[in-house]
Amino acid sequence: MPELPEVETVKRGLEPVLTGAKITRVDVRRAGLRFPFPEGFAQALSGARVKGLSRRAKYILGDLDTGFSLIVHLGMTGRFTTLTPQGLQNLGEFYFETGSNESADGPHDHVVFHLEGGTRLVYSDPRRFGMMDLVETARLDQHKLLRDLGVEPLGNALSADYLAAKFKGKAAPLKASLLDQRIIAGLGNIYVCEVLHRSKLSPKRMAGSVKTDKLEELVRHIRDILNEAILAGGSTLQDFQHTDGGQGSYQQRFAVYDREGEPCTCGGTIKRIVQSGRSSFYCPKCQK
DNA sequence: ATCATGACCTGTTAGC
DNA sequence: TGCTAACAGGTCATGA
Repeated sequence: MPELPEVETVKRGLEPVLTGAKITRVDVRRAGLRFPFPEGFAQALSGARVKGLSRRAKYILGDLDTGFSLIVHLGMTGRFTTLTPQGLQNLGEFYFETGSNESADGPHDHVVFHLEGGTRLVYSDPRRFGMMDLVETARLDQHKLLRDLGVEPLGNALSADYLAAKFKGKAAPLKASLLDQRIIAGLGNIYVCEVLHRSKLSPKRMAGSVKTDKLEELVRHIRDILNEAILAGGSTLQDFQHTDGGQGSYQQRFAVYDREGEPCTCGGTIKRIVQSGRSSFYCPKCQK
């Protein structure tokens, strides 16, 4: 699920549960996810209090009162569920059927955070592409996973001039360049497709060939689409049962993503191509 | 250096 | 209905 809007939604859902909360114990059900958990991971978290949460790109960061920070990436299928003593609670975008998963011992429930007061926070991740690590907060910026990240797409550092400098002389297609986390950190496959469509730019277009005034437009659409998606609670591409309330709904507004063969608003037909191993959806008629 | 591809895993879906 | 192949929001390590 998780591109920037989905990660932001999850972070916002976690905030009321975790801010100020004390972690009493952490159960780790396997050696790691994408990478092994660091040495002493569970012990280092036990007894820590969460001072606050933040997001960098698609990473959720937990600032702990021990001087360490928890880094979490949801990969493709990572999810958090809270189990309160009163029952299940939704976390922003994700809703779960009450009664399912209450034991937190499903085959994909890999990490359980026990909080003071009895609430449990369960991390599940079928594909295990997610990541968790602990790092001294003072050295957070130098962490391997974070140090090479580019600008936040919703921050002030993203501008047409910034992109012009990064794209100068670049032969790689726009699609791949916008997915490059070293340039802009947080965009993923869906939102890049959507942004390119609204900008009327072909995903195949060489990044270096886009003029600055067009880059202005591109930047505006990046911000607009991400903000719209965050407002919608992200996009939910799988059918969760019992969606009683607001699960992510931005998928209903996709102009091109996963719409191969359907008509574009311009009258053209949406096409799917593969670029760097991933699907690009676009309209050859209006995206040049 | 830049760029594209395969690898990592499991689950769901389309097609025969 | 059942099997198989293709595909999926992620990033990283590789080899050209």
